[in-house]
Amino acid sequence: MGKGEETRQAILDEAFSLASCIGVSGLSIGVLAERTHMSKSGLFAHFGSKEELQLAVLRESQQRFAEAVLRPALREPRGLARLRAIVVNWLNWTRAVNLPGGCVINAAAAEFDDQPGALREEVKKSLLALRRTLADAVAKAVETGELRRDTDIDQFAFELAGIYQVTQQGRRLFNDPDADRRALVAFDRLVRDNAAIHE
Amino acid sequence: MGKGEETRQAILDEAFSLASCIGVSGLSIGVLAERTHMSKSGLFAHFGSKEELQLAVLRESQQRFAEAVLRPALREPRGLARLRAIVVNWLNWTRAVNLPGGCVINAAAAEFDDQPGALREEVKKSLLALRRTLADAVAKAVETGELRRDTDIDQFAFELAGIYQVTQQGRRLFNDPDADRRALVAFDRLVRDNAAIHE
DNA sequence: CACTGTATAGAACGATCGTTCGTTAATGTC
DNA sequence: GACATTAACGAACGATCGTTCTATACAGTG
Repeated sequence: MGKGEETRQAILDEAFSLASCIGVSGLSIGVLAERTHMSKSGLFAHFGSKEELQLAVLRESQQRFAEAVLRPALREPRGLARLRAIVVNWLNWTRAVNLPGGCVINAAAAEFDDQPGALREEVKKSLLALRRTLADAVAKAVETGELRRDTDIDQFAFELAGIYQVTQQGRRLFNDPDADRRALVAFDRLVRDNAAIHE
Repeated sequence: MGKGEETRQAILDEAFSLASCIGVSGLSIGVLAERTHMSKSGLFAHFGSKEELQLAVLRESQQRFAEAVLRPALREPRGLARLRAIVVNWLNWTRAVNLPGGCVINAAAAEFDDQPGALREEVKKSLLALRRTLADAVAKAVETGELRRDTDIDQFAFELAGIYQVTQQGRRLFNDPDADRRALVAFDRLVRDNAAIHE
C-alpha cells in the first residue's frame, strides 16, 4: 500500500467514526483535517470534492458491515441459526466496529431520503442490498424446513429492519437498557409466527 | 393575535415544512428569511437564537402530531379500535400535515441522539411521551378484554415504533408501494399474538 | 396629533464552509 | 546523484453561517 493509500485510509477511519456522531452531512473538511493533523488542502486532494469523501465514507461503512456482521455469520449452518447470527451481529455491530454514534448509513438514510443525488442513491443501494441479504437468509430457513413454506420473506425482512431501527433508537436516544432484550423478544415472535409446525 | 405572533407563526409554518426536508439541524436563518421574504435580523428577533428556533419547530411538530394523530382517534371507542386508529393516523400523518419530507422529530432523533443539549432532550421527551401514549392505548385494549392480561404493553409500544420507522424508510427512501400494506400486516400480527382467546 | 413600544430592515462582525492555486517536501526510478 | 512523480502544505477565494448593533417604520394608546 503506497503512502497515498495509507493516509487516505487513515482519513477514512477518522471520517467514519466522526460521521457516526455528527452524520455524513455534518462532516466538514476543516474539522476532519484538524483531527487527522493535516491541512485542509492536503486532505481535500485525496477526494477531489466533499461529496466524494462522503461517498467514500458510505462505502467504507458497507465494507465494515459485511466484515463485522455477515462474514462471521457464515460460520453458522445455513438456516435459522445463521439468520439469528446475522440479527445478533447486526444489533451489536455498532459496538464491535468503531461506531460511537451508531450506524452511519442508517443515519444517512434519514438525512438524505429527501434530497436527490449520489449520496441518496448510495444509501438506497446499500440498504436495499441489506434487505436482500436478509431475505436470502430467511429463504434459506424456509428451505431447511425450519420456517413454513408460505413465509413472506420480504415481509420478514421488512419487520427485521423495523426491529433494528427501533432498537438503535432505544439504545441511543433513550438509553434504554431493555432495548436489546426487546429486540430479541420481537425477533423470536417473528420466528415463532413463521415456524413450521413440528407436532 | 398580535402582528408579532402572526409572523412568528408564519415563520414556524415555513420552518416546519423546510425542516421536514432538510432536517432540523439543516435549518438556516438565511434561507428561512429568504423564504419568508424577511431580513435575517428581522426573523432572528423572533427567536433570539437558532437553537430556540429549532426548539420551536420541534414543539410545533408535537402540537400538530397531537391534533392530526391523537385527537381524531379519540372518536373511536377505547380499546383496540382506538389503538388501530392511532396507528393508521400515525402512519399517514406526514401526508395529512404539511410534511413533504417526513416526520421532523423522527429525523431529529437520528440527528441529535449523539449530541447532548436542549434539542436532544426535547426530542427525547417528545418520543418518550409518544411511547407512553401508545402504551396507554394498548393498556386500554387489555382492560376491554380484547388483548390478553399478560400482554407486555411496553414491548407492544416498542414494536409499534419499529413498524412506524421501517415504514417511513420504505416509503421515503425505497419508494416502496407495499410499505403501508406491510405495516398493517405487521400490526395485525402484533395484535393477533396478544389477542385474548375467544373460543 | 404626539408618544411609546414593538416589529422589521440594513449593514457589518468574526467564523467557518468547500474549493482553487502555486509551491515545497517527500518518494520512487533510472 | 539527477530526475519525475506523488503527497502535503499555506494562503487566499467567495459564500454562507449565526449574531449584534443601530436605525427606521409601524402599531396601538392617550
